[in-house]
Amino acid sequence: MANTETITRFAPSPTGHLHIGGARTALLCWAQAKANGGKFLLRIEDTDQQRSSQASTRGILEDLAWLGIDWDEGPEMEFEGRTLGGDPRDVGPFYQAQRLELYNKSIRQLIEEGKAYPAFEKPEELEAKRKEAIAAKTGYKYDRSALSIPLDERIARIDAGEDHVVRLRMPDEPITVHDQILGDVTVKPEEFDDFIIRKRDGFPTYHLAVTVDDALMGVTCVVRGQEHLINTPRHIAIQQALGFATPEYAHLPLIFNQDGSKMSKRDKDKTAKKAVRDAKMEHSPISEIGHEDFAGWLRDKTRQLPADRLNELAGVLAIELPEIEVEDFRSAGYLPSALNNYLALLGWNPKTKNEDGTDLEHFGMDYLAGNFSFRGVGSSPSKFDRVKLLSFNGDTIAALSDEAFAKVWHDWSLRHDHGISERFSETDLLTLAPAVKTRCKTLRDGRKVIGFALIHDCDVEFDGKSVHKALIKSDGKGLELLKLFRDQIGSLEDFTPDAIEAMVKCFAESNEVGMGKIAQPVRVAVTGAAVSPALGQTLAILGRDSVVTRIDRCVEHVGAMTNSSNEG
RNA sequence: GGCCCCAUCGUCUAGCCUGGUCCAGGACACCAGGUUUUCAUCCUGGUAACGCGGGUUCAAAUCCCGCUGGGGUCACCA
Repeated sequence: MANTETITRFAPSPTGHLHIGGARTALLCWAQAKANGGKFLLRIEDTDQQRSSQASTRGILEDLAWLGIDWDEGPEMEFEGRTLGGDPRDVGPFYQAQRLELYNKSIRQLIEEGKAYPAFEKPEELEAKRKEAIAAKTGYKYDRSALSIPLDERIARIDAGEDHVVRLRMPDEPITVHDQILGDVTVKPEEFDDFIIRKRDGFPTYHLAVTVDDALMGVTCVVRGQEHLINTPRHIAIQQALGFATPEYAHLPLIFNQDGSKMSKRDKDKTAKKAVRDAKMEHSPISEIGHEDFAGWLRDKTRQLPADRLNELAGVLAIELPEIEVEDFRSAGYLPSALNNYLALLGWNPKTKNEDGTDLEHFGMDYLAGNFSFRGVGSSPSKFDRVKLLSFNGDTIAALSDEAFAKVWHDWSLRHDHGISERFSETDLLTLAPAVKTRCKTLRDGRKVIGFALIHDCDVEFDGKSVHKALIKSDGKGLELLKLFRDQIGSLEDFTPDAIEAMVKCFAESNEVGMGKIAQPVRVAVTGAAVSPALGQTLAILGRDSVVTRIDRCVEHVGAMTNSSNEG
């Protein structure tokens, strides 16, 4: 049977949110399947009973769905009208904890054929030997002592209920991994040891489960991070022992922080700790964290605060924590398309030119799905460059139509910034769209651009320098113009950006001054500062009443200022 | 420490397989100009790299060896 359909899989373990590195692996896995007209399968590796949780499974599925990395087979889920997953080939279930029988069947077969054997050492014994090996500066290898226990004794001890693990007997031949990215990698038999395939608790280890599942689920191509390269000979050994075919392998280079350290959740904790120290904050600013806990956390490098506490703390300190997980990027206001584009490019190069001769860098999921191949994947590790990602995100936002931008911004604020969703309707955001699109790199940045509109008219604080430059300098010419302008704007019928803009132009001409001479005083009067979006949009979003109120307040403010300085 | 992987501008990379077209191209960042009512956008230009040392060759970023450096891994985690 020449069934050559490509099946790739992504197999996260549900022990937290989806890490950005995992997202990249999933994306390229997906791309490899799509580019070959195949299927992308999702499997949940929950054999670690201690650390796995339902909640993080849901979180990971949602992270993938949000990114648009849709899985053809796997756990079923509805997301924004799409149905993901399913089991058309009947290869499920897709949760490893539900597949124990399958693993046990394979393990039994291996034992019966003498390719695996039980071992009775206690974890502590092995740990001691391991420490010795490290002290002696050599690699640790299991000494195979359980292999010499006679068959009848083994059976007797198992029957007596003695705790044991099962180890695979590794072959004496070298094993070569034919990697699609790195080429052939051969590991000599001296490097192997008889690793554990079933734990004391009866659950298979990762190595056995992953190998059996990939074979039974018909996976033809395994795409994963390079940290697994050393594991691959073990998996090949299991395949050979069980008579399974070896799939294609592709090990992706790893992603690091700018400083070369591993990107990890702990980075967020580190950042918060440093900020607290820098601020010389000694008492917890959050009621949920007691003083004892706070002090302990601050003292102990290894102690971490839970994610939501960290976020609160970041809010109090007015700092931004580094984004590490997909959810972090989502809440920071990154767009899936920009994130996918950047992630794909981090390690993969389409090797295609644009019409103007520059390299193709901006592309969508369709392009990836149509053109991905391992040929363009580099073999060296890369550093995650948030600045470039930010640039991609900004470009993506700027390229959105006003309507599309208003919609994503509104949807985002419903989830992440209620201050905006409560103050502005989607229609308001549409008015703001042209002003905000080119001024923010993330949706979260949008708030900074329209901050002036989020405060009450009476809370506008006037920046001294700006007031001086725009209103007081040149014998108060700015102030005079502002007063004149106030009377005319108050009677403007159509309070839209275009109409306001036209009116300002007209006003400048009839008073024989440049645009800046009137725009800046008005801008300072309504926003308190010299910087804001185009005047039409700035005034339109505030509304006529607000504009008039703010101008009056400003005139009063300047009046008080000049009086007091005259007297003083 | 053993084993494995990797090595081009600050960062991501093209070029390397099939040596010459490369005094090394693009992107982000940075710097300088320009457009603009402010800011942003946008436009133009600029700075900036083949880790080191040996070979092979008429010729090496490209092939070979060594060194150095970075990373991974050495769990009853995945």
